[in-house]
Amino acid sequence: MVPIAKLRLNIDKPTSAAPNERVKSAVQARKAAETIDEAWARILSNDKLAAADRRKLDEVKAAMDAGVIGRDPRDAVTKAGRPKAFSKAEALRLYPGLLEKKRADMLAKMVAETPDNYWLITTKAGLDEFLALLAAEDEIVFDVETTGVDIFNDYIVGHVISAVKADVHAYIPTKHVTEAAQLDHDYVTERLKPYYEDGQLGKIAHNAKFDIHMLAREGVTLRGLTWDTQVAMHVLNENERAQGGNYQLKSLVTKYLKIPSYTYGDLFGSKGFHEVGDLTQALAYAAKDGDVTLKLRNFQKAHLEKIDLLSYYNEVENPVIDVTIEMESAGFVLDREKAAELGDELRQELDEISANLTEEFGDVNLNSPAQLSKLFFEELKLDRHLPKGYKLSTDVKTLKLLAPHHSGIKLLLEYREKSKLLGTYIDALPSLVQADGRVHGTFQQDGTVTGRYASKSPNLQNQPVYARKLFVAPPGQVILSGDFSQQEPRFLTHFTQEPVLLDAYRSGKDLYSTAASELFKLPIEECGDGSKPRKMMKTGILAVMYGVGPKTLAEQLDISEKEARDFVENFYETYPRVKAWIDSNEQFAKKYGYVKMLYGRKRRLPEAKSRDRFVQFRAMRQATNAIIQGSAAIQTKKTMIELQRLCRAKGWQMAFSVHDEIGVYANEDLTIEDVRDFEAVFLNTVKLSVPNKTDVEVSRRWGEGRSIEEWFNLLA
DNA sequence: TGCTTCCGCCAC
DNA sequence: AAACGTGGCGGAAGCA
Repeated sequence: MVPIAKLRLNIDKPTSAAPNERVKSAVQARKAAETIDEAWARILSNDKLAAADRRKLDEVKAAMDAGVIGRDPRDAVTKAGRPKAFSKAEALRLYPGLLEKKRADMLAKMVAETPDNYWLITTKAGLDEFLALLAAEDEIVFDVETTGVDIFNDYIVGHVISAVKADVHAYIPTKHVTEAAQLDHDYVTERLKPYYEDGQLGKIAHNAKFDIHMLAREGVTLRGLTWDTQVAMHVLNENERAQGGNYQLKSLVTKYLKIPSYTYGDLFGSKGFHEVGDLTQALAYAAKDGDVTLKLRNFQKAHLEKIDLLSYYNEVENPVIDVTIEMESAGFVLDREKAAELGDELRQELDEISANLTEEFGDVNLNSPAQLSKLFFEELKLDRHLPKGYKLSTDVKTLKLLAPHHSGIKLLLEYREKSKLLGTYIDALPSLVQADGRVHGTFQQDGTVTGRYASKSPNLQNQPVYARKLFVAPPGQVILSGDFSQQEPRFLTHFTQEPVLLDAYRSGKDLYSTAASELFKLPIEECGDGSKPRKMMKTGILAVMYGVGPKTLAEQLDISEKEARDFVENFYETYPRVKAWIDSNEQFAKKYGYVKMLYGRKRRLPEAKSRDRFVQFRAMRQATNAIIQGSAAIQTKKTMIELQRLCRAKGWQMAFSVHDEIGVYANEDLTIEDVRDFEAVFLNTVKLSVPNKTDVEVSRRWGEGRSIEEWFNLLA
């Protein structure tokens, strides 16, 4: 074959009339006279090409060079029949076809190379034969294939099951759109159900939470989960995302097992899996998931054992998966009437405020920091009221400084507060209500680098009290919640073994008052609730845990920077073990590149070894904070696991967790003894060198919690 | 139109 | 030069 690039495409010369036309035609003529190589050089030399286009163009060129694709003959000549230049647009038009061809090639290769131990099951006899294998198994891998990732609206279209010892990976399609034979959906569910529900048969999955939710919708209660490769990977490397990766099975398998793996999109584009009509393709793709999940599990188990974290995984992360699922299923009843009511109220107030603000500031978008910044600092020159060098921001901190100098600022702050409440919470929540009338946020036990939970859709961990009032317990139930009192300072005390702090907690004294009295050498009476020394101590201890600098501390306490420095110095002199502990954390992080928290869980901080002082300094702050925050998160997780047991015994349900707070739905006729049992779990599950303390509340509406005394008095 | 990034702000 | 840790989310603005 003659390489296309070597062909001279055109020798024709244009003969146009008008001068402009002549110039244009001359350019076209020059282009049309190019070889393909020259055309490519011209197209790719454009330095304004978007990165995405460049990537596509590179792929198209490579395929063209290899003779895999070529120009569409219809594109190669003009209407007049003259040869036409090869353009960027034409090259990009070739891309979808190339992608399709690549997909077809990849799929064909995958199908051709399907291992013998991948079984496509489409008959009852086939299913019998496969299920017979399971009699000898202690563990299986499972993975449901679905139409999408929405646990409320998508549905199962097939099951992947791997028999571990037999090393057989089966795909059982049930709802593919195909002419090919497949087993009846409900029949398959019924046949698999006993295995899914057998707690003695171990289960392995990647992101099991999703599959378990999907199975639950079909009336199947999964039991015996022994391994989740997504959760385990987060214990092995909590920095995957920060390092540009993700926790998808394919990515992990490619990265850690070096098994090349196409992503779903690579192979099937945006097609739902049920639309894959060729079941041999479905088998090759789906059964491989079971296969590689098992391989990844074996890899992870060995590594976790090596770094002594296998028991942490088994005792904390794995059992808490079930709690996560229970909380997500529970959800909250959302009071939509109240949401509408509050929303209207806020909207009305905001209308009024913005009308007044228009008088103050003229026509400016109040939601635009850029426009406000221009107005305040360029037109009104309000920056003259700020300290020199102050960052010209329009955030609350800055606006408060400007408030005395412009009558509109105070109102703007009010606008900010109310529009945040309306936009992020009150208006947003009703749209998240599912068919059952509840909002079901997702909780991710592996959503943060420290091991805390993350939550989204909605984020149940950042609801202001104002919005919490919209969240109601299901009928017949109440929200029973416990809040670890000073959870993180207690961990600070536990780790530092600082005598004064230990003593304060052990004797039940108020930590901040006691410490303030000691540090400032003041009588305890002057350090009571609401006193300035107590407030300083509280902020100061928090500052120590978060690693804040003197500048920020000075701002927070409204003192000079020197006073802030003196405070910190005094703090460290009075509590030398705190200082020593922080130093040792930093030394450890610098030496090993990670720190250890409760149960040996690691926070890897490779940047602790950085030569960039700023980067390293940040890692130093993270080191101490991660130990405290992460250990507290483990205490919360362990407590959740125990609370779930209590819930099962009492017929209650796990509902939510907000870092140091855990809530359950209890029957509304709960007794004071029930509450004591509940509290005891918080106090006794993870014991420290100091006693735990918990504030327990009961309510029908979140955010309207009452103390136990109040609650039972009300009833009496 | 959909995407990404930035700013700002809610929670613990 | 940078100095508060962990998150999620909404609106504006820039870009393809």
